[in-house]
Amino acid sequence: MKKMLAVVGPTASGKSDLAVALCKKYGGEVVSCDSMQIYKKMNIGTAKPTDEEMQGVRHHLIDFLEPGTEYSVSDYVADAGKCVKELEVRGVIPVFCGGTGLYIDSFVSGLEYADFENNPDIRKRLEEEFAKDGIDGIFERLKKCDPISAEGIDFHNTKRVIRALEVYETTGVTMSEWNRRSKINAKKKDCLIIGLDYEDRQMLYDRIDRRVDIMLGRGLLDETKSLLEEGLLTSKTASQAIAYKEFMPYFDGTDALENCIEILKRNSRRYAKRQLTWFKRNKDIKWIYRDNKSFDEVLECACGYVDNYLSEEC
RNA sequence: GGGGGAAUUCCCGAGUGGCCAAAGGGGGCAGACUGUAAAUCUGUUGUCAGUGACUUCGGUGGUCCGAAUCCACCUUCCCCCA
Repeated sequence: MKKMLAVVGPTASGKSDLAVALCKKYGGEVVSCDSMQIYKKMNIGTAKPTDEEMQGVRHHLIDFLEPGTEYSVSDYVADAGKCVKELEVRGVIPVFCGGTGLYIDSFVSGLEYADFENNPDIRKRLEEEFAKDGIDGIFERLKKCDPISAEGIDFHNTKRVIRALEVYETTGVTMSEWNRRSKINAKKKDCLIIGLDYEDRQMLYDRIDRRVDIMLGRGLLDETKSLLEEGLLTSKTASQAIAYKEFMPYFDGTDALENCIEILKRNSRRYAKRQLTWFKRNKDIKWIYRDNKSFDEVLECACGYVDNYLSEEC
């Protein structure tokens, strides 16, 4: 199996620059694993790399969907698979880059997503039932038909409780069973994952704060405004992007701009923490703590890992 | 100069004699995660020791078996009159 590289880490840790540099050095192309940069028109707020930042390196799986379009991890695994095949044919090394841990892990671990269609009516019915009667009834039913899932999902985590029951009612097979099967069939891919982080959490948080200010300077408010005017932030996925929803109170006139900016920064920090929690679980990741390192030092460190990895037996 | 009010754990803020290491919120820290994942959810947040002990509620000194809560003085801040 062909080798692949990946650069992961929390938001604002400098993944994009490193991925581009690695592409240039090793003859690679970037395969994004970012659940928001897939969308067109969401540029500044998602920190989508600009032409200049891409430095002529081709980027895949960014900027290819209308913001209203639904997308999910199973779509991603399929798309990334196609993309990697294409690159391998051309002898190009795929360099994954992004902060959506579920996406990259699902692809690399080779999880097989079961081949069934979601039934939106069933989910809708369950959601209505929840809105009307609360979660108790739904949770009780889940306990009866799929005790293993019920055991592992917190009672208050309504989305996941509903999802688990939805899978059972849609397919007649429990979610725990689907998960078991997908694990059995999983074929782990050969990929070196480099993680970027800061030993000093405050340094990361300062970078996040600064980047929000930079986004504002680049016209984040105008971008938000036009997305709102075009009604593009009403869809499920796009509307949850951090960077746009925080300004809705400002445009509604219910909160001051400065407050919205503070909340945006805070939400970005919390997001970064969740990303770190996710990635830290993966013991295969080679971490580079940037702190006071220059970009060249980080790159050198990464190249050390890559050279070592590429020289290993396939 | 006179009158009134306030000072609480990282922040905001409740608590007005024992049930208070102190509600609630924020923030922080840690964690979970298989088709919404930039989502959703959980735990923890004085110190040390695992059913306990110890130090906290601006400061000092009192009252009381017992005080964040009552009294006195001090310090700082806010408001009103001058």
